[in-house]
Amino acid sequence: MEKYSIAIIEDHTLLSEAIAEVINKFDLFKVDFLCKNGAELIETLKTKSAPKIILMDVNMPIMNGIETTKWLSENYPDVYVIALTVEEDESTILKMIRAGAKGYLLKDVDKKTLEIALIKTIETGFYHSNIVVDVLVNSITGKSNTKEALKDTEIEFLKLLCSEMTYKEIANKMNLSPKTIDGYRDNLFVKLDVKNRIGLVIYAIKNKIFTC
Amino acid sequence: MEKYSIAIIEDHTLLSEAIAEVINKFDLFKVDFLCKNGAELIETLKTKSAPKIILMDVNMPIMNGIETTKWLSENYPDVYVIALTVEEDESTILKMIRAGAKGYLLKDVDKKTLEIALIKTIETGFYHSNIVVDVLVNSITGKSNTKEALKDTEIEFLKLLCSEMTYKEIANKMNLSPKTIDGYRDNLFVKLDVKNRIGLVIYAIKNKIFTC
DNA sequence: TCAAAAAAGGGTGTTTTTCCTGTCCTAGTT
DNA sequence: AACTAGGACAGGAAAAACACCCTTTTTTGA
Repeated sequence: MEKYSIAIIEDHTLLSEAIAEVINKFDLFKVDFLCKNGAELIETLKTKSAPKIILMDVNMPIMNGIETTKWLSENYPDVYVIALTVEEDESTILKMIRAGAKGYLLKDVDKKTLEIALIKTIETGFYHSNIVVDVLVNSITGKSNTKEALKDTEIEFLKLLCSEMTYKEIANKMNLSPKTIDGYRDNLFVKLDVKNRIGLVIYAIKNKIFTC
Repeated sequence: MEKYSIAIIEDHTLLSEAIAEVINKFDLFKVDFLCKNGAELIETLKTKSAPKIILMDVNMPIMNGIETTKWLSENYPDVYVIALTVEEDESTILKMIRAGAKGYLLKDVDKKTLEIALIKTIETGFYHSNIVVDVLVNSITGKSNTKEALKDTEIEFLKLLCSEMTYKEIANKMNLSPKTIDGYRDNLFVKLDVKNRIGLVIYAIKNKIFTC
């Protein structure tokens, strides 16, 4: 019987190579190829046929897991994307699910669980560990949703805040009037319940909008 | 011929299991046991004999890589500790080396490099990737050494900077005049080569003086 | 297609931060 | 006793950040 093909998208070479070895020992699966980021995946798919399942890291340089998953949902809707990552914060999980991930596994699962997840995904179309279910439940019961309301410009703005630029310089870089920037800031003060720029910077770092 | 025994200390189960598979394919090495953190390692060493090499993650709950390495240097000085981690910031690398690590590998190495590192460590007693050498050279040529020279009050001050307090409030909390605080700040601007409070905050977080 | 909402920009005043220069005191040196 | 270095602190000015309230332009969706 033909084994199901799998691709691993993960920037840490050793980890992806090692996981590949593990998967190749499973009866039903074999690893087809590895990529270091989303851009590389897109390149690869020009010459190779798509795998059945893609194991996707979330934090990658160049093109991260969320963007890549979104791209796959549009261009290869039949491919099952399973997130495999250390990020267990609510917003990351929600973003991946929204982007179209069919599963979400933390890197501290064991081999057996990984195999079960792969099999369930083939059989039923999805597999989610308990953490994810928790988050989803919280999310609809309204608890702690918050952050989701941030717009793209606000995200961009928050990133620029985490530098030594003044507001005037940031306005310049974003091609907006300093006054508009003032508005962005004041909105975020209210929305995120902080009092000054330092609060915004800490928020951005805490929520991985900006990574040091 | 007897293979060299290796232990892996790493909190992400899948990763340690996967790396174990990789290592078990190497001619000269076999994995003896896995632990999820330093405390578990200490427990394990009460009943099992020490391995030749320990691959050590740095970020772990309960007892992290640095503490664990320090403990090993004192209690099992013959064991080679190799750090295997994603942290590539100067201070972490220096801390691990000081704690007694004989090697420092980033998780994006490939299998071949891992094998070479293990062999070199057995043969010569150490193996360091290029990044580490860079950091060490910088460290003695004086460049970017910086942080080491920070005084206790400065550390304390940097921590307080990472809050929404004004300088006046910080001065109050430190029982010093706001003008003294001004001096602290201006000194740090020069010493750390940054232009404003945001720069100090980013520095503090980057160097783990303040953790979000 | 037109009204409502959202985004962008503006005016003005206060507070905080940043950047100077310079004094006083203490401790260690010679 | 004079000399030096560094920490604590001050005054004052200029720049940036923050606050509040208001207008114009763009988008949107009913």
